[in-house]
Amino acid sequence: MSSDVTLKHIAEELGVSAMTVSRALNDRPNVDEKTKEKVIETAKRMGYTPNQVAKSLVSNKTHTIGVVIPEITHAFFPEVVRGIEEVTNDSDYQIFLTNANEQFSREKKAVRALQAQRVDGILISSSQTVDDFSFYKEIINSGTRVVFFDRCIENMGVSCVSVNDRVSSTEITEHLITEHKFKKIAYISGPQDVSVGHDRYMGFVDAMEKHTLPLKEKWIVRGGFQEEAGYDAMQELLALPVEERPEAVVTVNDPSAIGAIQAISEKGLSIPEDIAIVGFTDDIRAELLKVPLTTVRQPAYEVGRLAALKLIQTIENKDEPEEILEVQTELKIRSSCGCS
Amino acid sequence: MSSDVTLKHIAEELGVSAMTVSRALNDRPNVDEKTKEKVIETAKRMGYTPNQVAKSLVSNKTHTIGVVIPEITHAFFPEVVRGIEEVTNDSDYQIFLTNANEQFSREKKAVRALQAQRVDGILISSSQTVDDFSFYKEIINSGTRVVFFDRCIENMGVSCVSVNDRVSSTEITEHLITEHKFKKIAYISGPQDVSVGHDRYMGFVDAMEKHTLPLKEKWIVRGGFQEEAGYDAMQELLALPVEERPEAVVTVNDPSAIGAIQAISEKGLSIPEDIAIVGFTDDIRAELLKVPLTTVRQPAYEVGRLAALKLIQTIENKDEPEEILEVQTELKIRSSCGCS
DNA sequence: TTGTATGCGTTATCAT
DNA sequence: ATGATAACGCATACAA
Repeated sequence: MSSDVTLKHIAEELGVSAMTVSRALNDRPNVDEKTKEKVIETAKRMGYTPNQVAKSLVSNKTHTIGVVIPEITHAFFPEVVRGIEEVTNDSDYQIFLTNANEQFSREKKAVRALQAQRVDGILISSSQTVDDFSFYKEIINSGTRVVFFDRCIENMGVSCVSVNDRVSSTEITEHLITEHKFKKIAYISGPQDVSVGHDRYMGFVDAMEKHTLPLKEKWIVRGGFQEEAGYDAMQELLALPVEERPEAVVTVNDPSAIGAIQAISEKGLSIPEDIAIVGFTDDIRAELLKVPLTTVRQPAYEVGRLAALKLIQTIENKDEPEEILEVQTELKIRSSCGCS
Repeated sequence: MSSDVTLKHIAEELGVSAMTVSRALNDRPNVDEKTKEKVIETAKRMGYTPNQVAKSLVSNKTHTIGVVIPEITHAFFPEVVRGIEEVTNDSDYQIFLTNANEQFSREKKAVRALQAQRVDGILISSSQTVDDFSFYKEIINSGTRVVFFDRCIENMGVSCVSVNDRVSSTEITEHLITEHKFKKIAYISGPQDVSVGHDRYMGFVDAMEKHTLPLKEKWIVRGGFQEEAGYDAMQELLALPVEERPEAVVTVNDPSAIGAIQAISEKGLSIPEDIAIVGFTDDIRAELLKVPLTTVRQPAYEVGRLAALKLIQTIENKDEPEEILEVQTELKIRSSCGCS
């Protein structure tokens, strides 16, 4: 109940029909210039705000996009949202933002709500960690336009914008191998059912296999995307007998690396002398750490921009083709890997 | 065009009226148990999703609230949004998030769009930097429910949740005066027309006057909320003749302080020996800086939670009273002030 | 150029 | 318990 003024009210005020008012305000042809002026003036005077809800009901279009992110405090996602906004702002879409907090149940609830709101499309970075695609199959089958970003769910017949995670992960691992001659390298992983979790892990494996280095089971620790997970995973590695300890650790992302660093420090060990470590994300904090973190910079803003563009095209273009877009990362070499 | 199934379709399928279907699905009385079961089963089978747009049109309620923030990359706001979401998630409101990027023109555009979407209310942290309140007067007069947070616009007859900026600013300044015996203290300010900018500056002035210390004009530098502004402002201070240089600097927020620190480092000076500095916000980076930053912790999550609660009460309660809520901050003493 | 009728999907109201 | 009708605010299609 913001503005109770409707087309009808303006029409009555001026003794014309609602249609004339509608035409005048929407700049449609076949309206007398004088009438038009009067209408516009009166609308302004009466404080008229068009009712988008009613418009949507008629046009079956809400000019609205839903955005579902798994984590709002992780700096990557706000930056993606900025990229999305650059696009939506120019093309007059409003965004519904929902944060799933890494919980698939909340994600599902959010998507349902967005469907009920009849958003024109949804941008999703999924928190899903199980191999059951029925939920998104159903959503997509129902005709909802979807574009995934960063954490993609594949083979759903919809577009996706992500970072070349696997290759980047290989590159940063190879840096440890070729530049620093490390052989005993551990990996702190994210959930394997989230695409970035899987891809980054596979990139690590690629590098290790290429250089025929051992992939010891005890050096592959299941962690997660957040600091605590990295901390806990590192504790596990540090609990190994000293001679079995890895020389270097590759982590699934920077928050995880930061948690691991905390564990290393608490143990009284130093980086990179005792254990080298690298991250993934280029978190805002990476450069400021006591030992600046070597990591992979992800162009978050660009991911958001591309995903939004693709979604809007998908919305406005009947048969916009499915596309898998990858944006390129950049290795950020700092000191935590052993470089100076 | 997500789900084309309507009440009518289900009704036809079952040979009943749309009303019966509506009643059944909404758990209303006066529906035969058997019919109800059938309806629910059929709705599920056909993939029915209620059309919230149509519901909104008839009920004049969208179950939607708009959130307008000035800056999404500044960590404070995502944390506020998390607090807001905790509340909206429980009470089944969806949020429309818009980021004004510190531009009042974008903020106005966003508010207009939210009004057109007929959101039930709006949470705003304003980017406005001019003393012209006509915009919000009009918005509020039109009946739109508004609650301001963090950056409040006062005397508009609406509720506001903020941090006790002025007192906190006095406290951190007094820490420099009483604990460290600084007398030559400079201030890098934010825009004076934004409430937090003004209040924090006034808190600084309060402390200086209380201890009868000089408020030299050249030591009050107009900066801004972002790093570059802090950097530029510090450059100005560093350009002063050495004997006129301040011993300590109070800044309007952490990003600003971080920019200033950069300028100090580039000049080859050290913190806190040559110049002590304090911030405001407790940015995620504050603790990780080479010289950890003394600052004021703002309970962002709590600000969001309270603001959302108040707005929802305002929406659902005809005459919910206007309220000015302040949440308490906490001094975070680290090393940049001279403490060890 | 302007107006009337109709429908978007849902629910309130008043029948039956 | 169920149904018919009207209404929410707007725009399309057609008529005047």
